[in-house]
Amino acid sequence: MSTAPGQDDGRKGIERELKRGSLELIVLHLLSLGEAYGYEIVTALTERTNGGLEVTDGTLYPVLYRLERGGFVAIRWETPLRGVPRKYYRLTKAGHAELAQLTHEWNTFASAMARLLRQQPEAI
Amino acid sequence: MSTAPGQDDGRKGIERELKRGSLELIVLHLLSLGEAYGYEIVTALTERTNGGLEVTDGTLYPVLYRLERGGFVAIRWETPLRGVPRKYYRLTKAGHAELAQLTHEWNTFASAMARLLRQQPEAI
DNA sequence: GCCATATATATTGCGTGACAAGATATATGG
DNA sequence: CCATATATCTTGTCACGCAATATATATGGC
Repeated sequence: MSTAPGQDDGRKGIERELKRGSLELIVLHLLSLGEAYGYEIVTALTERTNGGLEVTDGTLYPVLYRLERGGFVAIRWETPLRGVPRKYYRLTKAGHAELAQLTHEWNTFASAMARLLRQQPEAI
Repeated sequence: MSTAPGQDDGRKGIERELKRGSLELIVLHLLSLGEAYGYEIVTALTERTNGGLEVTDGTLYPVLYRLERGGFVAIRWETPLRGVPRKYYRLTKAGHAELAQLTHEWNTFASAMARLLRQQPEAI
């Protein structure tokens, strides 16, 4: 399956590029709010950001895998009586530290951008 | 030559990824403040952002080339009596429009990120 | 005269990551 | 029995930041 097609109005936009580097931060942050499984995160992101930060499953699962390999999240399989098994993710201690670090780097970057974009040409 | 080595403390950081997609916006914005040549932009970025948004020449020149191909900037060669010829860039009308568009997309994205990161786990 | 350094542009090649597309499996409703 | 929703995973493509490298002009020191 593949969710979140976005509006196909032709224009691709730079959203794809802007997300680079920030997706890990986004996922770590969401997990800091509570344990969650992949499919849940995909839908949650679309809902919580009013479509402003959509992610497809084909994007998210590799992110989760990277986080798992990095030791930032721990997993737990849950097989409900009825339904498909779910893989729950939760932050490890290292994950919390990484979240703090990435948050800091994001804030630094966003501030630098804001400061730069604030500069206006002199209006004589 | 290759400028702006950054601090080589080992950590690569996610700065590289965060810059993706925003570099065109940065350059378009700088050019909206006035005509400039490549080398000037490289040094100006380091100074104006206190090293917060450094760019190497190996990164910038391809960006300028893309903007030129897209019709967002127009060029003018200037050969001073003494010194290496400089290639000056200035925004075209399409460039101003693109700048407005990218600025809007950046603000939307940054707002969505800020809104998301503001959410805190319930502190019972 | 010669070499290092600063100024200035340009190009090649590598690595990474977002994402479309496709595969697989379980349950439900028509 | 077939379409749809839920759920996970993998493969291949494309774009882009950047290190490395090349080239050219001027200046200052030895």
